[in-house]
Amino acid sequence: METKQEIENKNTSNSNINSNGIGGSKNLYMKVMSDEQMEQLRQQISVYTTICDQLVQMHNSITSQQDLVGLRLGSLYCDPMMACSGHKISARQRWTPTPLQLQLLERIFDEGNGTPTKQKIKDITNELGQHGPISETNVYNWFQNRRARSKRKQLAPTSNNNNTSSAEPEAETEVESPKEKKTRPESFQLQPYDYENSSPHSLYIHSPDIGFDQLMSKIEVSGCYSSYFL
Amino acid sequence: METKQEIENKNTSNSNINSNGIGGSKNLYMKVMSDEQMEQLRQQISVYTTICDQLVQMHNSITSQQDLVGLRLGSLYCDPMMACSGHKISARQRWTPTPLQLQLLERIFDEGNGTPTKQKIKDITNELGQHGPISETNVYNWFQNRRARSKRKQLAPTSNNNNTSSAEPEAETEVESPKEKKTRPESFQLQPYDYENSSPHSLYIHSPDIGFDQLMSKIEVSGCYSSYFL
DNA sequence: ATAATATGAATGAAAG
DNA sequence: CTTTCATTCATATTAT
Repeated sequence: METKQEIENKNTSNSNINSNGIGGSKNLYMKVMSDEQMEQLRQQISVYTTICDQLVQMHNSITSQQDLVGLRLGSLYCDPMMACSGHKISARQRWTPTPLQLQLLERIFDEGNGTPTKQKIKDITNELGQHGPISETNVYNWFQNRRARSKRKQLAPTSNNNNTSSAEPEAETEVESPKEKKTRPESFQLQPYDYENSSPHSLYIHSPDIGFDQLMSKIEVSGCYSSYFL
Repeated sequence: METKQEIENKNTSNSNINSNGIGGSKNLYMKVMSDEQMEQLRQQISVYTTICDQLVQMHNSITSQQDLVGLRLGSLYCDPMMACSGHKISARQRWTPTPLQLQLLERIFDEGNGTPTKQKIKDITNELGQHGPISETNVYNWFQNRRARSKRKQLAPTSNNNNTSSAEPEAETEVESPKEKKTRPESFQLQPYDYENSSPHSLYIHSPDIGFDQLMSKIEVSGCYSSYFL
């Protein structure tokens, strides 16, 4: 809803601007927009191009896989007449271990095997399959998550005090205490990204040449983007 | 939400700026475009806007999947769309390929060159740098992961075991119990690990609805980026 | 309903 | 190259 609205707003204002400029100016090519505005316009076109591209591809993906969607949502039911509110219908259900499976998984986990090898996963999967649907991937993910989350629980007591008095409800997971060697800021390596060099300043439309995420953020920033690249 | 507000403000200010520049006409900006070019630009934006709307609508029809009737390309009647609860958007600390980059990477990967040499990685990095920030390390890691994970998907799907389990999910037939705790959808683990190797043609989004939702939510909440970029 | 939490899954990056 | 870790996302469940 908003999305469309916003785009239309953008479009409208641009149209008005352009019309005004054209109507108000003489016939000679006097200035219509500043270079920055020009560039901005170009960027917006890029944005739209990219969005359209993404949407088209998503649409293709959807239509090509549509027959696979079982869409048996059980308790979830959307009134067809009230399609406005029922925006999100997801066909994907995620695996949930049965209590028995969970019990067994926990037991195996507690046995100390920090490394569930591939073969082990196979066995476990086969074993747990007796109690409900499960796949090796499920088992793999479960152990992976179990390990990771049991480890993070040991980070909770920020103070030297133990967990008994936890008076820090607002503490996010951001507190970066000098842990073991593991947690390092994980610097993402970005390269300068020479924007000027990669996009010819032409008046004509080019295929989108900026990152999608950046484009998305630029929809409303629309012109303030340059700071990102500095 | 205030996202829309911000965007509208943005629009307003842009309009003002432009109007000033044009209306004042004292600012002697030079040249830039002819009226025809201007008009052409405006029309293209219009076209993109329209197409985006239509695609969004198509997507809604398809995913909601309950009413394929109203699918008319000519009628722009989009009002549904999500009021999706805005997720928090935080600065990414690890590289994430833009959809375009992903697409290109997948294509390169499918071309068979299993071992991208150093030079090849350089080239690819350079190429993809046109679409967003990226580094050689990113490319290297991506190929490594892609290779490794595409290899581990050959043994999951048919690991379905006894039928005793497969019959289980249907045991409970959506009884009338809104508050029942027993609710264990259990369901099916449809896609164990198949997402890696999608169809060769739609080498793009593994899970269409997810991609779309992410996109949409980004558009919606994109206003939150502002402070980050400024 | 809405917010908060728990957890299955996806994935970039690093270790082995 | 293979396995593991860490982080993030999406959904399911629970609490307010």
